[in-house]
Amino acid sequence: MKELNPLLHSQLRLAIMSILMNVEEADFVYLKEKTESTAGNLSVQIDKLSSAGYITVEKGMSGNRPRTICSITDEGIKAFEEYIDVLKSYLNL
Amino acid sequence: MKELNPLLHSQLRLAIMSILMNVEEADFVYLKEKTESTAGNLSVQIDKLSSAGYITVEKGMSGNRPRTICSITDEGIKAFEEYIDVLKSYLNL
DNA sequence: CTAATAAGGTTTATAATATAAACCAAATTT
DNA sequence: AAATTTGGTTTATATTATAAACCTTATTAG
Repeated sequence: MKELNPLLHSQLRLAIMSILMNVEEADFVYLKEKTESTAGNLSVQIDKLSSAGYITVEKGMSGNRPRTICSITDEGIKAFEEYIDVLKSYLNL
Repeated sequence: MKELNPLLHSQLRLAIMSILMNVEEADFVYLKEKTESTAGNLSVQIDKLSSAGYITVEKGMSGNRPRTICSITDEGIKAFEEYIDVLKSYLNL
């Protein structure tokens, strides 16, 4: 049995990746609403995905308020797809 | 986004359940080999699945050696299938 | 015979993870 | 000008997973 990438095998990180797979880019607030997570948790998990090179994070300003925009990288897409493949072998889908 | 049953969202427990979905029953040694886990880890995770009512565990003797036989319950099957459904919504499969 | 090794586990300790709580700075509202 | 909101980050805590140590009975080797 192949290993399930532990970086993706986490509910919140998987949710983030799932959203970013479908959306080109998403900001912090949007991700927070969609995933119904706390800001702290989201912040931490975004950092981890970013450190792994699975997403890019741009911190800028929208008007006078901070704005954090995330999008998935090619590496992230690849990792996500591999994760799905391994998972399929567990679930026999 | 629905919650992923945390009891199933664990690599080793998922592997155990996946095996038991396909096999009617399996003993400790078989599960250990198939999952390539350590005995301690396997023992703990089997207990958790058993406490949750997802599997039944019969501890008996095979000749003069102990033998632990596991099989999935109806509740376990249901939980596993629900888990898959939720997961599908994450992965859009 | 008895010392060592193996089989089949369980219990306990540790490392990793996820989550929540507390906090911060700037802007807005009262 | 005090209180609240927005958009976060950092730190502390609780949970989880994992590994290491241990136990009991059997078997094998010397």
